[in-house]
Amino acid sequence: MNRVPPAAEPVAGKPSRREQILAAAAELFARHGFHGVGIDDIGSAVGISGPALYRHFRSKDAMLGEMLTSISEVLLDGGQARVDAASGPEKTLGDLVRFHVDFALDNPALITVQERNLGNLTDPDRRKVRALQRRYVETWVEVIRAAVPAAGEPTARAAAHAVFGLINSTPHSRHLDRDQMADLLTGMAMAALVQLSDRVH
Amino acid sequence: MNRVPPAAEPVAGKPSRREQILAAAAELFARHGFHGVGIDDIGSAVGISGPALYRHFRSKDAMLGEMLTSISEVLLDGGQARVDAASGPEKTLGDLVRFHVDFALDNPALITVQERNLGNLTDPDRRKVRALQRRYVETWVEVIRAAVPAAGEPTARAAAHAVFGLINSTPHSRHLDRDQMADLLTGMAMAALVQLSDRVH
DNA sequence: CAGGCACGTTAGCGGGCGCTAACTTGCCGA
DNA sequence: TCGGCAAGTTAGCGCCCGCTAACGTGCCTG
Repeated sequence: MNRVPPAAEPVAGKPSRREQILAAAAELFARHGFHGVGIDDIGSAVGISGPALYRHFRSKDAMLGEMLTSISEVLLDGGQARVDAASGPEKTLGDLVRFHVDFALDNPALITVQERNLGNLTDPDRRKVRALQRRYVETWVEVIRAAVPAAGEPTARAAAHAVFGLINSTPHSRHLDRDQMADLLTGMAMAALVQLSDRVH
Repeated sequence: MNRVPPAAEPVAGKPSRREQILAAAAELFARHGFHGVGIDDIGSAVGISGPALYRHFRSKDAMLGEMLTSISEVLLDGGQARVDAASGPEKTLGDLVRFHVDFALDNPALITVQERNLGNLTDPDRRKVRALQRRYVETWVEVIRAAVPAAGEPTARAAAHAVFGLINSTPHSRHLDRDQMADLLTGMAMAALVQLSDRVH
């Protein structure tokens, strides 16, 4: 008795068909856009063909939904964890930046999909993802305002989005190796943020 | 004699059906993605219906092609103009940043389409657009290296892409008014760039 | 060892989409 | 005045795509 749950994640680290499919789909969605990828494309990317995917997902929309929801959760949880391990305003901001940089560098396809394909979600999925994203942004806004007290809230919010754009640009340029890229992006992001204190408002 | 050319731009400032269509299509492509927008959607956005568009464009692909080519040309020409009016390395970099910021703030839909839909171009169109983009990036790389001699070429290239990401994030956040946003983005971009001199390599 | 279930296959449906065809209308210049 | 052309209409073709149906197969368990 007590078998492994049929539709949940496996007990150990095995990639599990579902995750394998999601990874392949993410790559394809990132390259061609949601509507530019067919069911058969995703299937053959994991060695099975078309309709077999429906043994694992209810619909193509559900794949995108699960993909974006899980990204948003990972980001929010990781961000919260950095804040909870607080060690001083500026240090916390640095941790947050570094966390996002690492995630973007290690998951370029997911980052790209999240940036480009939010509009292709079903309404309920989009609501859920947007709620998670808003909480993540909120975390950033608070940390920025703690580290740069001169910044007003709208400024902090706009700055957070700008920094996301800076960091998330990484899938489009691969001229440095991973660690150099991480240092470069972190440095640029931090410089862009700390100078906020020099500006009026 | 000497009538206005039938398929070229009009003599004076009139928006000309073609440009009107391109603007509407850009908005739709930005919101739903190229494949998420139908011919009929574009048509009804300008008050005509579906197939009438083929009086103005050879195909849906041609609309996207013309859209992206013209953006790339505007950016390249504008960038070159700033460099030609050179007034010292750091000042030139500032002009370039400001130029791109202004363009992004005034054409959010175009920026979004260029970022997301390069992969939906036909092969010849994509080649042309990529060539133009590469020359634009090249302009940035040279200006960055002139203003920040410590930066190596791969670093300058990666930094240019990162700054594009930062500036192009503007369609996703509208919490400040236009001019405040322009100042914020310019300040963040410049701070991110000048600190390159602090890093080894 | 028999039954069930997870997982895969191929065939085919229904609908949407890009594009063409055929036709209409109003303006403009000789 | 009237022919021609730019610019729009509707009808419809052909294709592709998401998804379902019906069926096969091997493993795991009671």
